[in-house]
Amino acid sequence: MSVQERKRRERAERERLIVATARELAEQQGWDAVTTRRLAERIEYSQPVLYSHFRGKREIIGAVALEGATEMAAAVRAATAAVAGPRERVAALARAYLDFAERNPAVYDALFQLDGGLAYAREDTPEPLKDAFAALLESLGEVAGDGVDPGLFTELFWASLHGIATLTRAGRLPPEYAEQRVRLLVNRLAVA
Amino acid sequence: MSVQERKRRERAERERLIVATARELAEQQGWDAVTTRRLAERIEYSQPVLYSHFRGKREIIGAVALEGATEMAAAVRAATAAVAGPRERVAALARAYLDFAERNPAVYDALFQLDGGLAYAREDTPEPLKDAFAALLESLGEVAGDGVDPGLFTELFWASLHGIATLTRAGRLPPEYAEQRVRLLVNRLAVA
DNA sequence: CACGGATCCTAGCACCGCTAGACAAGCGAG
DNA sequence: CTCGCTTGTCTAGCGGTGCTAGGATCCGTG
Repeated sequence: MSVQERKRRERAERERLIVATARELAEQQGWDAVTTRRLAERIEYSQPVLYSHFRGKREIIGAVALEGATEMAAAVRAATAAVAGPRERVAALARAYLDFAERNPAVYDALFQLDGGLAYAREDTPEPLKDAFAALLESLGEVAGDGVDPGLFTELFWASLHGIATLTRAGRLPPEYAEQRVRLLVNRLAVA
Repeated sequence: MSVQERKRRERAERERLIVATARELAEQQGWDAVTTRRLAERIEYSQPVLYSHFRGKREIIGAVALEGATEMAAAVRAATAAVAGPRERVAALARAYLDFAERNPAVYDALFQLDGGLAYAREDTPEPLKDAFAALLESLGEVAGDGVDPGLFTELFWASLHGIATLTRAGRLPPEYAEQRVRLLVNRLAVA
């Protein structure tokens, strides 16, 4: 049975290679450049091999998104862990979030902009996505204010961050005042 | 010279037809369904005719976006005109904005999600876009608070609305609590 | 009336996501 | 050891995309 085991391992390894390559290619040249042909060429297999791992391009995007969600959750937790006050934690969270979006635009797109075939805000939402939201909730729930549902507050704060992230990257917002926007957002939305 | 004049008119008319048809098709079946072939068929001309009016699909999207910007500015001004207090005006603005995004998803996408080849937040930004931002600024500037730049505040508020609009429509936010999110946003961000 | 320029269409390019079917390699059974 | 079968991979191709070259046709003008 060790032969089958080895094959299983190799297959899993190749799947990781596909996702990593897709991500890399998207990060380098944008998702438009991630075609099944180019992707297949980069991993040095033919196109149909991709379809033995994923149903289609959507699922590949989805896989990158899940990977990104895990990393984002970690980034947010790392940024907030060492900070003392609740409001300062939220400011750190906001900066970490926007920083992640800026440094990993393709991953961020896979998560929130493109269709990766993932379910959001439901029971059958994949664990990494739930956990990423949970990571936000941990810090944001503390500053929701009296009588305000922490979940609802987190959604709102997150939506604001998302709006800033996407509009900035699309050139709709001048990047110079990023820090001031964050400060204003935290000052107004977060309650002591 | 009247013949040339008539031709010029007919040409302009056909251009409007192209934009209107693209918008209609996008609103009915999504932008993915707006292919140059389908569009050409609907306006009962061949594909190359489209390219005698626009450089490519991008520019058609851009044209729809400009049309949408004008309408959105009007919608926002109409919603805020009859409302008395500054904060109530802002609440009305927020609802009008989100309502516009929900009722015209394809137009909203053309404006802020897709690449229409338009310049934003610059001198050479097309007038309708500047005016749409101005429409937001008119009401939002009043509640920026002391020492806060009205433009910066408007950008932030707008980004929040944009985040809510996109995440809601993409199924990332449950639609039930839309009104509560708006109230919370206005209560916290807008200063009396 | 005949010409010439504007206008439009047919046909085709290179690319896309995706899949059917041929082919080879490697396993277990006799 | 050999045969047959499963499993894995590839070649080739389908229908679609955005876009364009080049020929035909129409129509106002001299």
